[in-house]
Amino acid sequence: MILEGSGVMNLNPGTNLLHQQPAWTDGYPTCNVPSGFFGGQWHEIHPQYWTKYQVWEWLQHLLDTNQLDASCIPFQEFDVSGEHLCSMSLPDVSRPEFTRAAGTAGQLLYSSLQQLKWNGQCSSDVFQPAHNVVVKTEHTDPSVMSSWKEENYLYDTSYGSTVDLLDSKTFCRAQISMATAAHLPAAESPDLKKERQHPSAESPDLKKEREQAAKPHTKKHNPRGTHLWEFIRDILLNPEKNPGLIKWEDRSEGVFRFLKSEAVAQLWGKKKNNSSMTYEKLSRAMRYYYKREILERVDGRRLVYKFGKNARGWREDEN
DNA sequence: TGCATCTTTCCTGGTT
DNA sequence: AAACCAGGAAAGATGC
Repeated sequence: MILEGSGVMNLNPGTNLLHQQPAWTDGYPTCNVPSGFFGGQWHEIHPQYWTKYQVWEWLQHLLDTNQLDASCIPFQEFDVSGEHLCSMSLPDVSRPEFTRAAGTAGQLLYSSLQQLKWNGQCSSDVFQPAHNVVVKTEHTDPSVMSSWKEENYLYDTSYGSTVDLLDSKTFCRAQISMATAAHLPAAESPDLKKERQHPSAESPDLKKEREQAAKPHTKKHNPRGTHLWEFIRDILLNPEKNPGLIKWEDRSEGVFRFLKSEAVAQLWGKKKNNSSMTYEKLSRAMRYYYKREILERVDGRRLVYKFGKNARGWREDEN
């Protein structure tokens, strides 16, 4: 996420991270616009009067404050003005259409928009995780509650329950879990599907992960949320999120190249709340992935890496 | 509390 | 010379 400060988009040209805007913001030229236009102010305006760009800012804000991957929101579905957005989200009339179009984060977007529409504005911390992380009260047995949380059975307030937005993967899984709870055919993650199809081919790491997952009340060790390689992968999979930072060299082989190495490092540092992150340090962490076969060496090419056999979720046919 | 994991930080030396 | 790469060593942060 290219944001500066708390949930405010970094639109200062001097910072060089957001020179490029998504293709679908073409209607909003980057020159000759009134001062403050790109500053957004979307939260001070009723959604009905948002421009396409302010709609986009709102989406970015939700991604950032809830620490979601951009993959949770199909941005192309939201190349619309605020007026159109509001018409998409009329309660009970267009809600199914809206949540379908909004993908895995549909309920979050819908709830946020409803609140904005009724309040007319929102403070910057509305929908921040702290407001959403609520202990589910139906389960009073701590062990049950623990397993509920660990298995990512998360609930959205708009369903009369609560949302625990741990990270984007969790959130996306929660949508699947909700589908399961509603007796819909649940989507199976590419990882699980692959492992089930080829159990003999699993690596020791994956075997460990599978064994961990099989334990009823244990949680995979993941000290700091999203791993670096997942962060990199998510940037690659969502170029509209971070245009021009990293690009695929060979999509089918998982080869990619850093275009703005320091910018990526700063972004990673921002995610980890570490302002002193540099590409030097980031690349050291990347090199540790060679041993674990999450990345493979690409000899002789600067700033080029390749996903290894233990990296998941980057292949086109996995998504 | 100790251990395991995943970085983060610092470093030296090599390559482009 | 600057940027990048490789990898050792140690420490920090976090979860179990």
